[in-house]
Amino acid sequence: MELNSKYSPAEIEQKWYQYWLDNKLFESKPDSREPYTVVIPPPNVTGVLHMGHMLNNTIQDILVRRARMTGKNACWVPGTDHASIATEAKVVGRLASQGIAKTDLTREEFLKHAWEWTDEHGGIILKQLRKLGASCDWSRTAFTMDELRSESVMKVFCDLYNKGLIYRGVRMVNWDPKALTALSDEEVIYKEQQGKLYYLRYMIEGEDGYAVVATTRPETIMGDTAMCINPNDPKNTHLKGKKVIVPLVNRVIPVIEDEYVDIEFGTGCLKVTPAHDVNDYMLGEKYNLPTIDIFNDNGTISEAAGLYVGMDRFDVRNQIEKDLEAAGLLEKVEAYTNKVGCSERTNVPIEPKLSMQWFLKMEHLAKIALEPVMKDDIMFYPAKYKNTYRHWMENIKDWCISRQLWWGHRIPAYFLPEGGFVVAETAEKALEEAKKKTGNNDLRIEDLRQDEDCLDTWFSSWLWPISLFDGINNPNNDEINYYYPTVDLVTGPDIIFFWVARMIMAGYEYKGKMPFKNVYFTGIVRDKIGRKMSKSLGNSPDPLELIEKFGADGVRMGMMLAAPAGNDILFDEALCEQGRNFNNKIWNAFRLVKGWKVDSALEQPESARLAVEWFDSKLAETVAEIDDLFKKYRLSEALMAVYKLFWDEFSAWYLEMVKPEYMKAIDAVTYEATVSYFDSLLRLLHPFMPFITEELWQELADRKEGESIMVAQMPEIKELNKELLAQFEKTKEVVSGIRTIRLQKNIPNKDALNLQIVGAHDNSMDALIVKMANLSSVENVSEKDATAAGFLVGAVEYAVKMEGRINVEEEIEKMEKEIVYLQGFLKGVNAKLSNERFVANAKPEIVENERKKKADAEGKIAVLEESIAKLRN
RNA sequence: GGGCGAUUAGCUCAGCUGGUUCAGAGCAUCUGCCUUACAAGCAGAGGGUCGGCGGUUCGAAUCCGUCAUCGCCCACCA
Repeated sequence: MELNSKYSPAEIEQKWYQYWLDNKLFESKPDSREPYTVVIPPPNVTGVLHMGHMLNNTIQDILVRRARMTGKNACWVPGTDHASIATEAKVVGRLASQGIAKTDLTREEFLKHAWEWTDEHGGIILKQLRKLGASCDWSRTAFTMDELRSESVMKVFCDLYNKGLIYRGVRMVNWDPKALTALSDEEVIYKEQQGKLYYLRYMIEGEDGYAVVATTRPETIMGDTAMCINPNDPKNTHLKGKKVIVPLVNRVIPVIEDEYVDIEFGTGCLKVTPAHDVNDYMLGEKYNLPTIDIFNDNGTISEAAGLYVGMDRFDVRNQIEKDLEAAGLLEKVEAYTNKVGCSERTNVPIEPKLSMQWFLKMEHLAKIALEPVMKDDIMFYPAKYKNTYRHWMENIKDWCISRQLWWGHRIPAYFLPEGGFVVAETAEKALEEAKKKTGNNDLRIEDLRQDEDCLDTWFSSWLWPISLFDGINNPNNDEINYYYPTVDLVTGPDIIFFWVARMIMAGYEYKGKMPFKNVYFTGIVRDKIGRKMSKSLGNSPDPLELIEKFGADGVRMGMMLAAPAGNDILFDEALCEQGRNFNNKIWNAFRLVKGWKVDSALEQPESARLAVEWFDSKLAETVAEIDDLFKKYRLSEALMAVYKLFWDEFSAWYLEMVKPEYMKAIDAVTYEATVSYFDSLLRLLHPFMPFITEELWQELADRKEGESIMVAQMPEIKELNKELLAQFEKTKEVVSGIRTIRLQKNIPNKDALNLQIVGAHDNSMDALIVKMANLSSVENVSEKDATAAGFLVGAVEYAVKMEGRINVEEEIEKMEKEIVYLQGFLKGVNAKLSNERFVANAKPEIVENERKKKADAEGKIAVLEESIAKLRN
């Protein structure tokens, strides 16, 4: 093994990842152990690794690796999502760059291109995850559009249809005029937009007057089929029962009355365009108004509008403003900020549009999925997302599951030549159904026309925890029975409705059980000044470059240091640097230990014996602490606990205490203990930093081929000596006190000092003080030397003989300062104790404690005063 | 417009059911050190009216009210 003082991760990471693969250490099969299953949130098949993935997958890997080391049969299943709309958009874009329009292609031709693209770029992201150290069972890699998953989707669709939960109908949906597809409500994000509020004049039929309507969308007037006022609006009583004329269009429409209209807004007159606004649609239904669909699917004006045919909706808005102005029908225009719903994917404003779509009824599903979360059968970390979840579940609307796209699972509905349709998993089965339904046995597959639409991507991902183990097609197979329910789900709160909630629904509907026991919501990765990472800002580091620069372990640690559950993480490269430094620390500690010569003839020194005894308890204490933190999913705190254990306790204290003098050998007992501690520390660290820990663990002892820290067991929780730990903390304070004096008095570390101890001091750890503070002697005295430099630990005074180096005045000043502080402290304590109500009401132990503090402080002051008096002599 | 959450050291955050784990951690800063594992290091030090104001209490970072600022989610005000 190389003994460079710097740790270089590159080859090491490569080597061990291959070793883990070669030895099939990531792979899982059902056995008698308790299963621990995690399914990856499938990234888009053509996606590229970004910082969000890094965080999310680091967390999953930590959980999985720890589970593997605590006796569980850990199975982390990877895979990718076909991401219907996003991938289709990419393919369309690529074709466009080659001068091919989607409309030039048949469905089959287009899909061929899409598959080519998928095969080319698909799974790159999974390869990238290997660089991070992800311990996924790659033999199980799945894809939402592979055969098994597709069959599952078909089966579920048919089942829900047969249960009457899926229906087809004309509804107002969110239409994306760029992607040319309907979207679910969840795919629409509302954005504030600077716009204008136009006040339009609608002439009253048969009169000279006019009514004014305020609208943000003047281009929709061609679709107006009524004007609506509030019956209780005194301003507009003169409009009751009248008819008005739509500007420019010159169509006569009735004035209707409904309390829906807000009297305060604008003039209290509302134009009603049932085809292009959800509320207007509702009014249209109520009052039986005609609908005029003035838009084509791509957002241009349709023939039905009569005017501006073929123009884009936003161009029309500008044009119509001018035309209205010219016609004297534009009263005024105000600046106005409103919320505009935009497509999450294409970012263009969506158009509410009436169209024939497939829907899934949600009432039943929401009902079965709400309670388990509210009752904590499924735990959310952090719990605050329970509220969000409940609110959504209680206000849920039917899910529009059809998309006018080609890349995805095609809806298994088949239309019959004579009208109507059948739903079946395959065309063959559909034919059977069709024959049954029509009684026509001459029907052929070619006579059936399959629905052109495909399903929302989430209609396949919601089955993920089940379909990965083929639990839909084979509901009782060994795998699903063993691995389901999964244990932890790690994902972002942004997809709580898209994915988490729907998986819970599917889990209960299809397995009668929760899909996972815990959901760990990560935050959003932001840059260090809190901005979202984005390509346009250029503030998103390339994860692979980071790994190259700091090592995978360093980056993993950098991510985790900043990532409490649910909080956004402000990512700073400096954190990876800290991670890298820690790697180096571990590396060098290892160099030290492995560099020791062991002499079994040597007797164990007292200081080493004490150090070993102490660290035994210290380690036990931290093991318990880490265990507790993992139970609470406080991973960054768990990491910090190991970090401090290794750096502060093990390296700065333990190793220094057992370290033999230069060029001297170490005794075998201490050496064995140290190696064993190192081993424990590596195991504790392994889930966080898999590579360096494997490298050192392999070097620490003779390992057989195939052995790995990955499958070693975590140190177990055991008894510890609390008294010893407390006593050692005092010892540290004494050592630290002596070091401070050295620094203040400029005494070189090489000069051995004499320590005097005044008062009741337990001498059992003196050997450690001698070693760590470089003392020549320790003496218990009843009175310290007048010229010694003192300090207090508890009520015990310690003093370092100065041999003439002391400055009496400085020393007195220091002690006087201390007295002033103590007196202030005492004042507070006395105030409490002389307060009768405090003494009467506070718990007895609290009062007792105050008395003790008082006695302590008084004792200290007495000691200091005495010392000052002596110095003055 | 409704709901949720936050505000503690320069930065990122811990502080459970009010009182020695109560003002903490890591990083950063400052001061010494190239001490024979590590300068990507060692030793030491400084740093906070716990967002503001009220209240409850013998006692509040912690409980209640209110205001302010920030964030997130939901919502059909054209």
